[in-house]
Amino acid sequence: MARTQGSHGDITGPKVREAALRLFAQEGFAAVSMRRIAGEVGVQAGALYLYTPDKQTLLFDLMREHLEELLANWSAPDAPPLAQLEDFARHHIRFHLARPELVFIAYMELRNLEPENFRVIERLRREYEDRLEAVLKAGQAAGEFEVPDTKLATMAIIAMLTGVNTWYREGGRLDRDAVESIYWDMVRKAVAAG
Amino acid sequence: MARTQGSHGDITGPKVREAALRLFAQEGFAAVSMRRIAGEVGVQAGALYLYTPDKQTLLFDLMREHLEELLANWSAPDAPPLAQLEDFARHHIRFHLARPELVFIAYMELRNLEPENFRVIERLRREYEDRLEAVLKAGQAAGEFEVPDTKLATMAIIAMLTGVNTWYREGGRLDRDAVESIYWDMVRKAVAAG
DNA sequence: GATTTATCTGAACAGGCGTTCAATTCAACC
DNA sequence: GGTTGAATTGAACGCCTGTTCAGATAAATC
Repeated sequence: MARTQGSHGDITGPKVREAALRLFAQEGFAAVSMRRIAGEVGVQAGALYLYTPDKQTLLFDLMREHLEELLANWSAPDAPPLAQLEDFARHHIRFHLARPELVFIAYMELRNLEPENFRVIERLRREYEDRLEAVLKAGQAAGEFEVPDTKLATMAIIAMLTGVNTWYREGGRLDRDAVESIYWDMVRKAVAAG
Repeated sequence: MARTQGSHGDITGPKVREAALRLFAQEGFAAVSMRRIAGEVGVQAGALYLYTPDKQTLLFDLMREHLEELLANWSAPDAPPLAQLEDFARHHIRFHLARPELVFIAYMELRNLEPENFRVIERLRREYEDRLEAVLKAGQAAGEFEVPDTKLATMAIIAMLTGVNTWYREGGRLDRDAVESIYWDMVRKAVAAG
């Protein structure tokens, strides 16, 4: 037996990516075998290698594309620092709530990246942090924010906002807009003067 | 060959725990084999089973003991809500910075717990969250805090504080006390009225 | 209808996995 | 000095791992 009826590369390709995404997020990169992924897609393990050179690249591509999209999704608008910060906070929450699996993987599977791939991902993440820090620095310079340390505040804000993903569930007590507003309010106050 | 010179159960036991802790934190539970752990300890894989019934229990015990210690380490002092909150924030940062590996494992390896073990850990974590939420509720009732949602604020604060572990490195720009104070300041402002 | 080409199978490779257990060794006790 | 018992080895169990590849199949092209 070989090629079964209705098999198409342009369908199987995305299916491989989606199965890897779901399984890596649920059980972790190291715990998921290529045979499991193949099973989800409906092919034998060997067929996966038509769509990825190896398992590591499957993980790396998911993370790289995720972070590139994150960066493409936000750059500081031409506005006062406070408005820039609000824009950042709301975009961050919205973006992260929309793709919980990718967020989880990009966060949890760093140690399973080979050194070279790790450096690439780290650079992208660092770039995102720098964008927020630039906003905080601008606000500090303008006297609108009062943060003793912009780098530290950057990390604290990102950790707080990303933390939404650990508890938010669709159809829960609060909808996304409400969560967004409440978190923005806490961020605003945390960096406010006084 | 068998028992080598100078072998002692009361030494090997802790060494197994420490090796597992270090390796699980560095490379992840699923990526570390019993043979690797045994190699770090300096015994053969079979000897590990004198100190743990299986690999799963090795992980579970690390997490359970960590969370039990966390709970034992803090209960709300007899003081006004603001002082209670400061006490919480400072204890949380201090406790977490002191054991980064356990924190990392308790956070990252939840999905590698068997269902029954998972429930135990979840319950302990929930208890910790509830203690913070009680403080926020008290402060809200006293009109000292202004939080639109105490559960959400609980999660936001814990995420923010635990986030310290992702970037803090010993001997860096800021010492622990400075970090503690800066984070407490952000927490204080985030829940403040106004 | 024949040929080409993309797609996939199924077996194989060499190695690693968690766990068990009889056999062995060494330290402590009588 | 002989006996006991805890500590450990090393081999074995059955199974799973990522990856490769010759061969088979079905769709697309001519």
